[in-house]
Amino acid sequence: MDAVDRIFAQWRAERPDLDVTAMGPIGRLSRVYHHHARRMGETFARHGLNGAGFDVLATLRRSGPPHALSPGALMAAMMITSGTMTNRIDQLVKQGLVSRAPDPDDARRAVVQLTDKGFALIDKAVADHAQTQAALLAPLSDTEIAALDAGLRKLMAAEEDRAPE
Amino acid sequence: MDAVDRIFAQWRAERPDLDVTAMGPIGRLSRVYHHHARRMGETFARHGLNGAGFDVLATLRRSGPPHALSPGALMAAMMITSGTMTNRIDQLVKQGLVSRAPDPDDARRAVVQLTDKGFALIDKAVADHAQTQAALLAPLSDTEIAALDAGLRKLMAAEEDRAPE
DNA sequence: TGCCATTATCTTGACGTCAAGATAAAAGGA
DNA sequence: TCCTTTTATCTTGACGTCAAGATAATGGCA
Repeated sequence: MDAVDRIFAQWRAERPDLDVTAMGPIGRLSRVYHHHARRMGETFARHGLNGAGFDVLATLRRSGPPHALSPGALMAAMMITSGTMTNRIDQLVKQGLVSRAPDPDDARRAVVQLTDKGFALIDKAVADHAQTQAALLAPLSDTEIAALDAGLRKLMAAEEDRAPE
Repeated sequence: MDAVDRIFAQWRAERPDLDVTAMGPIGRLSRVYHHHARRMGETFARHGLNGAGFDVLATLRRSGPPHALSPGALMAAMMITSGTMTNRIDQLVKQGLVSRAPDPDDARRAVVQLTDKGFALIDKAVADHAQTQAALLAPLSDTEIAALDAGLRKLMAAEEDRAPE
Protein backbone atom coordinates (compact mmCIF):
# COMPACT_ATOMS: atom_id res chain seq x y z
CA MET A 1 0.00 0.00 0.00
CA ASP A 2 1.99 2.96 -1.23
CA ALA A 3 1.00 6.56 -1.93
CA VAL A 4 -0.33 5.70 -5.37
CA ASP A 5 -2.44 2.88 -3.96
CA ARG A 6 -4.04 5.35 -1.59
CA ILE A 7 -4.92 7.71 -4.42
CA PHE A 8 -6.30 4.78 -6.36
CA ALA A 9 -8.51 3.78 -3.44
CA GLN A 10 -9.84 7.31 -3.14
CA TRP A 11 -10.89 7.35 -6.76
CA ARG A 12 -12.52 3.94 -6.44
CA ALA A 13 -14.61 5.32 -3.61
CA GLU A 14 -15.48 8.65 -5.20
CA ARG A 15 -15.82 7.63 -8.82
CA PRO A 16 -16.59 3.89 -8.96
CA ASP A 17 -17.88 4.38 -12.49
CA LEU A 18 -14.38 5.09 -13.84
CA ASP A 19 -11.72 2.61 -14.85
CA VAL A 20 -8.65 4.05 -13.17
CA THR A 21 -6.49 0.93 -13.33
CA ALA A 22 -3.92 2.63 -15.55
CA MET A 23 -3.32 5.22 -12.88
CA GLY A 24 -1.15 2.94 -10.78
CA PRO A 25 1.68 2.26 -13.22
CA ILE A 26 1.54 5.74 -14.72
CA GLY A 27 1.52 7.46 -11.35
CA ARG A 28 4.40 5.36 -10.09
CA LEU A 29 6.37 5.99 -13.25
CA SER A 30 5.95 9.71 -12.71
CA ARG A 31 7.08 9.51 -9.10
CA VAL A 32 10.09 7.39 -9.94
CA TYR A 33 11.03 9.74 -12.74
CA HIS A 34 10.93 12.76 -10.46
CA HIS A 35 12.99 10.93 -7.87
CA HIS A 36 15.59 10.04 -10.49
CA ALA A 37 15.68 13.61 -11.75
CA ARG A 38 16.33 14.89 -8.27
CA ARG A 39 19.09 12.40 -7.52
CA MET A 40 20.79 12.95 -10.84
CA GLY A 41 20.49 16.70 -10.35
CA GLU A 42 22.47 16.37 -7.14
CA THR A 43 25.19 14.57 -9.03
CA PHE A 44 25.31 17.28 -11.69
CA ALA A 45 25.44 19.98 -9.02
CA ARG A 46 28.58 18.39 -7.56
CA HIS A 47 30.24 19.26 -10.86
CA GLY A 48 28.74 22.74 -11.10
CA LEU A 49 26.19 21.64 -13.70
CA ASN A 50 22.48 21.20 -13.99
CA GLY A 51 20.68 18.60 -16.08
CA ALA A 52 20.45 20.92 -19.05
CA GLY A 53 24.15 21.63 -19.17
CA PHE A 54 25.10 18.04 -18.52
CA ASP A 55 22.99 16.88 -21.43
CA VAL A 56 24.70 19.19 -23.87
CA LEU A 57 28.21 18.34 -22.71
CA ALA A 58 27.44 14.63 -22.65
CA THR A 59 25.96 14.70 -26.15
CA LEU A 60 29.08 16.42 -27.47
CA ARG A 61 31.38 14.08 -25.58
CA ARG A 62 29.83 10.86 -26.79
CA SER A 63 29.66 12.09 -30.39
CA GLY A 64 33.42 11.46 -30.50
CA PRO A 65 36.16 13.69 -31.92
CA PRO A 66 36.11 16.55 -32.67
CA HIS A 67 33.35 16.80 -30.03
CA ALA A 68 31.48 19.37 -32.07
CA LEU A 69 27.87 19.55 -33.28
CA SER A 70 25.53 22.18 -34.63
CA PRO A 71 22.79 23.57 -32.37
CA GLY A 72 20.27 21.85 -34.63
CA ALA A 73 21.91 18.47 -34.17
CA LEU A 74 21.97 18.97 -30.42
CA MET A 75 18.31 19.99 -30.48
CA ALA A 76 17.36 16.83 -32.31
CA ALA A 77 19.32 14.68 -29.89
CA MET A 78 17.64 16.22 -26.86
CA MET A 79 14.15 16.90 -28.17
CA ILE A 80 14.07 20.49 -27.00
CA THR A 81 13.07 23.67 -28.80
CA SER A 82 15.45 26.09 -30.46
CA GLY A 83 15.02 28.79 -27.85
CA THR A 84 15.96 26.38 -25.10
CA MET A 85 19.02 25.27 -27.04
CA THR A 86 20.21 28.82 -27.56
CA ASN A 87 19.87 29.47 -23.87
CA ARG A 88 21.70 26.30 -22.87
CA ILE A 89 24.61 27.03 -25.16
CA ASP A 90 24.80 30.62 -23.90
CA GLN A 91 25.21 29.40 -20.35
CA LEU A 92 27.90 26.89 -21.23
CA VAL A 93 29.84 29.42 -23.31
CA LYS A 94 29.72 31.78 -20.34
CA GLN A 95 31.19 29.02 -18.17
CA GLY A 96 33.91 28.33 -20.73
CA LEU A 97 32.80 24.72 -21.23
CA VAL A 98 31.93 24.97 -24.93
CA SER A 99 32.77 27.35 -27.76
CA ARG A 100 30.40 28.62 -30.42
CA ALA A 101 31.81 29.48 -33.83
CA PRO A 102 30.23 30.07 -37.21
CA ASP A 103 30.17 27.07 -39.55
CA PRO A 104 32.49 27.86 -42.50
CA ASP A 105 30.37 25.74 -44.87
CA ASP A 106 26.95 27.18 -43.98
CA ALA A 107 26.64 30.62 -42.49
CA ARG A 108 23.23 29.84 -41.01
CA ARG A 109 24.79 27.22 -38.82
CA ALA A 110 26.99 27.39 -35.77
CA VAL A 111 29.45 24.84 -34.47
CA VAL A 112 29.32 24.11 -30.78
CA GLN A 113 32.45 22.41 -29.53
CA LEU A 114 33.69 21.17 -26.18
CA THR A 115 36.58 23.21 -24.81
CA ASP A 116 39.41 21.42 -23.02
CA LYS A 117 37.84 22.51 -19.79
CA GLY A 118 34.45 21.20 -20.87
CA PHE A 119 35.95 17.91 -21.97
CA ALA A 120 37.71 17.40 -18.65
CA LEU A 121 34.59 18.31 -16.71
CA ILE A 122 32.19 16.05 -18.57
CA ASP A 123 34.60 13.14 -18.46
CA LYS A 124 34.58 13.29 -14.69
CA ALA A 125 30.87 14.11 -14.40
CA VAL A 126 29.75 11.25 -16.60
CA ALA A 127 31.66 8.72 -14.53
CA ASP A 128 29.92 10.04 -11.43
CA HIS A 129 26.61 10.02 -13.25
CA ALA A 130 26.97 6.38 -14.28
CA GLN A 131 27.46 5.45 -10.64
CA THR A 132 24.40 7.41 -9.59
CA GLN A 133 22.30 5.69 -12.22
CA ALA A 134 23.52 2.28 -11.11
CA ALA A 135 22.60 3.18 -7.53
CA LEU A 136 19.10 4.19 -8.61
CA LEU A 137 18.48 0.70 -10.01
CA ALA A 138 20.20 -1.09 -7.16
CA PRO A 139 16.90 -2.03 -5.46
CA LEU A 140 16.12 -4.31 -8.41
CA SER A 141 17.68 -7.61 -9.45
CA ASP A 142 18.98 -8.02 -12.97
CA THR A 143 15.87 -9.98 -13.85
CA GLU A 144 13.61 -7.27 -12.51
CA ILE A 145 15.53 -4.60 -14.38
CA ALA A 146 15.17 -6.58 -17.58
CA ALA A 147 11.41 -6.91 -17.09
CA LEU A 148 11.05 -3.22 -16.36
CA ASP A 149 13.16 -2.28 -19.33
CA ALA A 150 11.19 -4.54 -21.64
CA GLY A 151 7.99 -2.74 -20.78
CA LEU A 152 9.53 0.68 -21.12
CA ARG A 153 11.09 -0.26 -24.44
CA LYS A 154 7.71 -1.29 -25.79
CA LEU A 155 6.07 1.93 -24.61
CA MET A 156 8.85 3.97 -26.13
CA ALA A 157 8.53 2.16 -29.44
CA ALA A 158 4.82 2.86 -29.51
CA GLU A 159 5.54 6.53 -28.97
CA GLU A 160 8.11 6.66 -31.76
CA ASP A 161 5.68 4.98 -34.14
CA ARG A 162 3.14 7.59 -33.22
CA ALA A 163 5.23 10.63 -34.18
CA PRO A 164 7.30 9.35 -37.07
CA GLU A 165 8.30 12.68 -38.56
CA MET B 1 17.70 -0.65 -31.56
CA ASP B 2 16.00 2.48 -30.31
CA ALA B 3 17.29 5.96 -29.58
CA VAL B 4 18.53 4.96 -26.15
CA ASP B 5 20.40 1.98 -27.58
CA ARG B 6 22.20 4.31 -29.93
CA ILE B 7 23.29 6.56 -27.08
CA PHE B 8 24.40 3.50 -25.17
CA ALA B 9 26.52 2.34 -28.11
CA GLN B 10 28.16 5.74 -28.37
CA TRP B 11 29.20 5.65 -24.74
CA ARG B 12 30.52 2.11 -25.08
CA ALA B 13 32.72 3.32 -27.92
CA GLU B 14 33.90 6.55 -26.29
CA ARG B 15 34.14 5.46 -22.67
CA PRO B 16 34.57 1.67 -22.57
CA ASP B 17 35.90 2.02 -19.03
CA LEU B 18 32.48 3.02 -17.68
CA ASP B 19 29.60 0.78 -16.68
CA VAL B 20 26.68 2.48 -18.36
CA THR B 21 24.25 -0.42 -18.24
CA ALA B 22 21.82 1.48 -15.99
CA MET B 23 21.46 4.14 -18.65
CA GLY B 24 19.09 2.08 -20.77
CA PRO B 25 16.22 1.63 -18.34
CA ILE B 26 16.66 5.08 -16.80
CA GLY B 27 16.84 6.81 -20.17
CA ARG B 28 13.78 4.98 -21.43
CA LEU B 29 11.87 5.76 -18.27
CA SER B 30 12.61 9.44 -18.78
CA ARG B 31 11.47 9.37 -22.39
CA VAL B 32 8.29 7.51 -21.57
CA TYR B 33 7.56 9.92 -18.75
CA HIS B 34 7.92 12.94 -21.01
CA HIS B 35 5.72 11.32 -23.60
CA HIS B 36 3.04 10.64 -20.99
CA ALA B 37 3.28 14.20 -19.70
CA ARG B 38 2.75 15.56 -23.18
CA ARG B 39 -0.22 13.33 -23.94
CA MET B 40 -1.88 14.00 -20.61
CA GLY B 41 -1.24 17.71 -21.07
CA GLU B 42 -3.22 17.59 -24.29
CA THR B 43 -6.11 16.02 -22.41
CA PHE B 44 -5.99 18.71 -19.73
CA ALA B 45 -5.89 21.43 -22.37
CA ARG B 46 -9.14 20.16 -23.85
CA HIS B 47 -10.72 21.14 -20.53
CA GLY B 48 -8.93 24.47 -20.26
CA LEU B 49 -6.47 23.13 -17.68
CA ASN B 50 -2.81 22.36 -17.38
CA GLY B 51 -1.25 19.59 -15.34
CA ALA B 52 -0.81 21.85 -12.34
CA GLY B 53 -4.45 22.89 -12.21
CA PHE B 54 -5.71 19.39 -12.89
CA ASP B 55 -3.68 18.02 -9.99
CA VAL B 56 -5.19 20.45 -7.53
CA LEU B 57 -8.76 19.93 -8.69
CA ALA B 58 -8.33 16.16 -8.79
CA THR B 59 -6.86 16.08 -5.29
CA LEU B 60 -9.79 18.06 -3.94
CA ARG B 61 -12.30 15.94 -5.85
CA ARG B 62 -11.03 12.60 -4.67
CA SER B 63 -10.76 13.78 -1.07
CA GLY B 64 -14.56 13.48 -0.94
CA PRO B 65 -17.09 15.92 0.50
CA PRO B 66 -16.78 18.77 1.28
CA HIS B 67 -14.02 18.80 -1.36
CA ALA B 68 -11.92 21.17 0.68
CA LEU B 69 -8.32 21.00 1.89
CA SER B 70 -5.75 23.41 3.27
CA PRO B 71 -2.90 24.56 1.02
CA GLY B 72 -0.54 22.60 3.24
CA ALA B 73 -2.48 19.40 2.76
CA LEU B 74 -2.49 19.95 -0.99
CA MET B 75 1.25 20.62 -0.94
CA ALA B 76 1.93 17.38 0.88
CA ALA B 77 -0.24 15.44 -1.57
CA MET B 78 1.57 16.85 -4.58
CA MET B 79 5.11 17.20 -3.27
CA ILE B 80 5.52 20.77 -4.41
CA THR B 81 6.81 23.83 -2.58
CA SER B 82 4.66 26.42 -0.91
CA GLY B 83 5.31 29.12 -3.48
CA THR B 84 4.15 26.83 -6.25
CA MET B 85 1.02 25.98 -4.31
CA THR B 86 0.14 29.62 -3.75
CA ASN B 87 0.53 30.27 -7.44
CA ARG B 88 -1.59 27.28 -8.47
CA ILE B 89 -4.41 28.25 -6.16
CA ASP B 90 -4.28 31.85 -7.38
CA GLN B 91 -4.79 30.70 -10.95
CA LEU B 92 -7.69 28.44 -10.08
CA VAL B 93 -9.39 31.11 -7.98
CA LYS B 94 -9.06 33.48 -10.93
CA GLN B 95 -10.78 30.89 -13.11
CA GLY B 96 -13.53 30.42 -10.55
CA LEU B 97 -12.78 26.72 -10.08
CA VAL B 98 -11.87 26.85 -6.40
CA SER B 99 -12.47 29.27 -3.54
CA ARG B 100 -9.99 30.30 -0.87
CA ALA B 101 -11.32 31.25 2.57
CA PRO B 102 -9.69 31.65 5.97
CA ASP B 103 -9.93 28.64 8.25
CA PRO B 104 -12.15 29.60 11.23
CA ASP B 105 -10.25 27.25 13.56
CA ASP B 106 -6.72 28.36 12.68
CA ALA B 107 -6.08 31.79 11.25
CA ARG B 108 -2.75 30.68 9.75
CA ARG B 109 -4.55 28.24 7.52
CA ALA B 110 -6.71 28.70 4.48
CA VAL B 111 -9.41 26.40 3.14
CA VAL B 112 -9.35 25.70 -0.56
CA GLN B 113 -12.62 24.31 -1.81
CA LEU B 114 -13.97 23.21 -5.18
CA THR B 115 -16.67 25.51 -6.53
CA ASP B 116 -19.65 23.98 -8.32
CA LYS B 117 -17.99 24.98 -11.55
CA GLY B 118 -14.73 23.36 -10.49
CA PHE B 119 -16.52 20.21 -9.43
CA ALA B 120 -18.33 19.88 -12.75
CA LEU B 121 -15.13 20.52 -14.68
CA ILE B 122 -12.94 18.04 -12.84
CA ASP B 123 -15.60 15.36 -12.99
CA LYS B 124 -15.56 15.54 -16.75
CA ALA B 125 -11.81 16.03 -17.04
CA VAL B 126 -10.93 13.07 -14.86
CA ALA B 127 -13.06 10.74 -16.95
CA ASP B 128 -11.23 11.91 -20.04
CA HIS B 129 -7.91 11.59 -18.23
CA ALA B 130 -8.61 7.98 -17.23
CA GLN B 131 -9.18 7.13 -20.88
CA THR B 132 -5.95 8.82 -21.91
CA GLN B 133 -4.03 6.89 -19.30
CA ALA B 134 -5.53 3.62 -20.44
CA ALA B 135 -4.53 4.46 -24.01
CA LEU B 136 -0.97 5.14 -22.92
CA LEU B 137 -0.65 1.61 -21.54
CA ALA B 138 -2.51 0.00 -24.42
CA PRO B 139 0.68 -1.23 -26.13
CA LEU B 140 1.26 -3.59 -23.20
CA SER B 141 -0.58 -6.74 -22.18
CA ASP B 142 -1.91 -7.06 -18.66
CA THR B 143 1.02 -9.30 -17.81
CA GLU B 144 3.50 -6.79 -19.12
CA ILE B 145 1.81 -3.98 -17.23
CA ALA B 146 2.00 -6.02 -14.03
CA ALA B 147 5.71 -6.67 -14.54
CA LEU B 148 6.40 -3.03 -15.24
CA ASP B 149 4.38 -1.92 -12.25
CA ALA B 150 6.14 -4.38 -9.96
CA GLY B 151 9.50 -2.86 -10.83
CA LEU B 152 8.25 0.69 -10.43
CA ARG B 153 6.63 -0.13 -7.13
CA LYS B 154 9.89 -1.47 -5.79
CA LEU B 155 11.82 1.59 -6.94
CA MET B 156 9.22 3.85 -5.40
CA ALA B 157 9.37 1.98 -2.11
CA ALA B 158 13.16 2.36 -2.04
CA GLU B 159 12.76 6.08 -2.53
CA GLU B 160 10.22 6.43 0.26
CA ASP B 161 12.50 4.51 2.62
CA ARG B 162 15.28 6.88 1.72
CA ALA B 163 13.47 10.09 2.72
CA PRO B 164 11.37 8.98 5.65
CA GLU B 165 10.70 12.37 7.20
C1' DT C 1 20.84 34.86 -63.07
C1' DG C 2 17.04 36.05 -60.02
C1' DC C 3 13.45 34.86 -56.96
C1' DC C 4 11.00 32.25 -53.49
C1' DA C 5 10.39 28.54 -50.36
C1' DT C 6 13.03 26.26 -46.99
C1' DT C 7 16.29 25.77 -43.33
C1' DA C 8 18.98 27.22 -39.14
C1' DT C 9 19.35 29.97 -35.39
C1' DC C 10 18.25 33.58 -32.24
C1' DT C 11 14.85 36.75 -29.79
C1' DT C 12 10.92 37.76 -27.07
C1' DG C 13 7.40 37.14 -23.74
C1' DA C 14 4.92 34.10 -20.87
C1' DC C 15 4.60 30.25 -17.76
C1' DG C 16 5.43 26.96 -13.85
C1' DT C 17 8.72 25.87 -10.63
C1' DC C 18 11.87 26.37 -6.67
C1' DA C 19 14.72 28.32 -2.75
C1' DA C 20 14.98 31.59 0.56
C1' DG C 21 12.99 34.71 3.28
C1' DA C 22 8.95 37.49 5.21
C1' DT C 23 4.75 37.55 7.79
C1' DA C 24 1.65 36.08 10.98
C1' DA C 25 -0.66 32.89 14.12
C1' DA C 26 -0.54 28.99 17.33
C1' DA C 27 1.60 26.07 20.86
C1' DG C 28 4.28 25.15 24.75
C1' DG C 29 7.40 26.00 28.56
C1' DA C 30 9.00 29.08 32.30
C1' DT D 1 0.90 35.39 31.53
C1' DC D 2 4.84 36.14 28.58
C1' DC D 3 8.14 34.74 25.41
C1' DT D 4 10.23 31.58 22.35
C1' DT D 5 9.73 28.05 18.99
C1' DT D 6 7.15 25.99 15.61
C1' DT D 7 3.80 25.94 11.98
C1' DA D 8 1.25 27.73 7.80
C1' DT D 9 1.14 30.57 4.08
C1' DC D 10 2.58 34.11 0.98
C1' DT D 11 6.26 36.99 -1.47
C1' DT D 12 10.25 37.67 -4.18
C1' DG D 13 13.69 36.76 -7.53
C1' DA D 14 15.85 33.54 -10.44
C1' DC D 15 15.81 29.70 -13.60
C1' DG D 16 14.67 26.54 -17.54
C1' DT D 17 11.33 25.80 -20.78
C1' DC D 18 8.25 26.62 -24.72
C1' DA D 19 5.63 28.86 -28.62
C1' DA D 20 5.68 32.20 -31.88
C1' DG D 21 7.93 35.17 -34.55
C1' DA D 22 12.23 37.62 -36.41
C1' DT D 23 16.45 37.33 -38.97
C1' DA D 24 19.38 35.61 -42.22
C1' DA D 25 21.46 32.24 -45.42
C1' DT D 26 20.77 28.37 -48.63
C1' DG D 27 18.97 25.76 -52.49
C1' DG D 28 16.02 24.74 -56.23
C1' DC D 29 13.35 26.26 -59.97
C1' DA D 30 12.10 29.32 -63.63
